[in-house]
Amino acid sequence: MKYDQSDLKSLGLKATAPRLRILALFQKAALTEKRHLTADEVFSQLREEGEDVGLATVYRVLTQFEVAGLLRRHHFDTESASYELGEPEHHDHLVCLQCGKIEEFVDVDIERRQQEIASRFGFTLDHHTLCLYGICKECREKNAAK
Amino acid sequence: MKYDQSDLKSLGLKATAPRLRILALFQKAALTEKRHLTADEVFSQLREEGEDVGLATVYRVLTQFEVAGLLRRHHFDTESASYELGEPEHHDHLVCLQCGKIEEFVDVDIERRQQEIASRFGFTLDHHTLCLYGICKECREKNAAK
DNA sequence: TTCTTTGCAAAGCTTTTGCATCTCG
DNA sequence: CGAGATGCAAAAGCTTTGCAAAGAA
Repeated sequence: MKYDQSDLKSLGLKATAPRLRILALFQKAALTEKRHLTADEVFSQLREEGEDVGLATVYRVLTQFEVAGLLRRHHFDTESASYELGEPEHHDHLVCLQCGKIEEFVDVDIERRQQEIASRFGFTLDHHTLCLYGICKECREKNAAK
Repeated sequence: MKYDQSDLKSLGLKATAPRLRILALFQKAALTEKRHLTADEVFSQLREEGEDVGLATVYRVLTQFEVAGLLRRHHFDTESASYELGEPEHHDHLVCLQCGKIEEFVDVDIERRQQEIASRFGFTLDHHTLCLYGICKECREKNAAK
């Protein structure tokens, strides 16, 4: 899936340089290991590219994109929020506590159980956050080598 | 389970007034619907009790208690962290988006699946956070009545 | 006494907001 | 041209830290 100017326009957002740059950043990131970016990471990367954007604009654009459904926001255990390109399919996360690597997964069993639990408590489920924290294989091997 | 002065001492923490007050607050809260308190809520409640503590002390004590395993910290979707009396048994949460009510649950199936998923990705699982968000029955009825 | 703890004030971070200026359409 | 977007600076939370005074053991 590739987003461009027309997608912004159809969302009622003008196709400005900051917005296009930020969208491009996330599309590039989606192809790498590091799909998740914080506001400050976006800001820094834009600055490195020589782009003259303000941090406030980054925050505003990220929020707009999230509302528009283009990006998804996460909090994980950290202080600052991170965003990833919002694909239609929901997924949960597995984070390495040592290197920060993030894997994504979906498990239909867990999804189903969640629905059952919500019903049992009389809740209508809106959404959920599930994040597993551990140490990845590479980090374990690195640790063992020392 | 009831904590007191001796528990603080065995943790290497002196039994001071602020610490005992805060511990008592959480023990009282554990008996109610509202087991989860933010630093500011703790601070306000202490102030209401006429206790002259500083907010910084509240933060320091909460952190010490968390490290000691007396309290457990959560972030949920909000900006500020909340704490609850840390029972030995792990549990996950179900939060009402409208009234803020928090239910707790444990599901062995989900726990097991999480282990399996972590293994599949080569991770050694350390911990996880699972939080379901929805609307509780009471709120739905309240909404329907309007 | 001695080491810990506290309260206050100040500082740190992340995020938001006010406002004059600029720009897309 | 005109509504919307931007950058900067200031402000607004939440949380941490420095430090002198107070307190526990």
